[in-house]
Amino acid sequence: MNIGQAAKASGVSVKMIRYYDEVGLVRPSGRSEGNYREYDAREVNELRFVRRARGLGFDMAEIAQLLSLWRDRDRSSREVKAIAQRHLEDLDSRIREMQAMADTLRHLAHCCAGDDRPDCPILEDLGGTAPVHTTL
Amino acid sequence: MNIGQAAKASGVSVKMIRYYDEVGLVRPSGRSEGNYREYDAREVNELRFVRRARGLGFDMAEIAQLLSLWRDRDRSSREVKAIAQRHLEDLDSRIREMQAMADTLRHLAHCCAGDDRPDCPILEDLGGTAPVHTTL
DNA sequence: CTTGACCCTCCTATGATGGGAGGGTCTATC
DNA sequence: GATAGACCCTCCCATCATAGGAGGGTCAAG
Repeated sequence: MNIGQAAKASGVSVKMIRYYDEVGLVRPSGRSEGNYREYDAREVNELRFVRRARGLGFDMAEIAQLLSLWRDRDRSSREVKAIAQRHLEDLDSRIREMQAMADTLRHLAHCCAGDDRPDCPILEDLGGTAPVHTTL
Repeated sequence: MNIGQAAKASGVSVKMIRYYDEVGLVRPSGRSEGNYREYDAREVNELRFVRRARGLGFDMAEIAQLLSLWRDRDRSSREVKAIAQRHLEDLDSRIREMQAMADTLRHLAHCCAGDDRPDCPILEDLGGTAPVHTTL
């Protein structure tokens, strides 16, 4: 199986497959005579694994850990769960941050008339205690 | 006011102030004889504006628009509100995406015993229909 | 034996930020 | 005036995951 077929089978782009090879995340089992990367079913599964893990927001370092646990049939689920929970906390905290932003913005937008007049609570908030009108 | 003082007064790092100058977001009013950037109160306010807008998750392009509206005392609040609402939708959709990830992950982690045994719903999910045990 | 689809490597860019090297400027103190 | 130390300058590099392209080699079907 060459890289294009592996891409179709795994749902990972050719570009990214080369990148995963380069950084050592998923290496092809070998090279053809013409120097083409060769992937077998195991590696295609790993690529699919990586794609799904990316879809859950894991970064490359976390995926490298998960992959190595996946490859190790003697792993403990404890380790996997620990990684997942750390990532989950990270996700939750980023969600909270973004929600704080969204809430603030929603409030400001709600207070803004959104008409032809220049008065705008949004800009006033961003401008802080010294809006341009009073400052200049 | 040189760059270090502007940084303290605005809460923006020296590095970022130079960057904003380079990309034309906030330019110093002039240069000293020794080629030092010179900032006045107006520009320090603009830097503070940028910092706050970044804190609400606006990207540079959006901030450039907001800044130009801020500078224009004849703007309509309609335009500002439109930018804010577009950004808000973007924020909300990213929040929903991350929440979907978090929910999936929470469910998987909940189902995972997290003990010494290798059985792990998290890895099984990532591995898809063909977990490593049955594939190899 | 050519054509077109595919593959290779190497370089570039993204967006916002930080780090550092190598060198010039300013200010206070001696 | 000289010197030290704090500050500033520009230019380069790195991040993270991803994509685009140039220039050139390989392969299979006609």
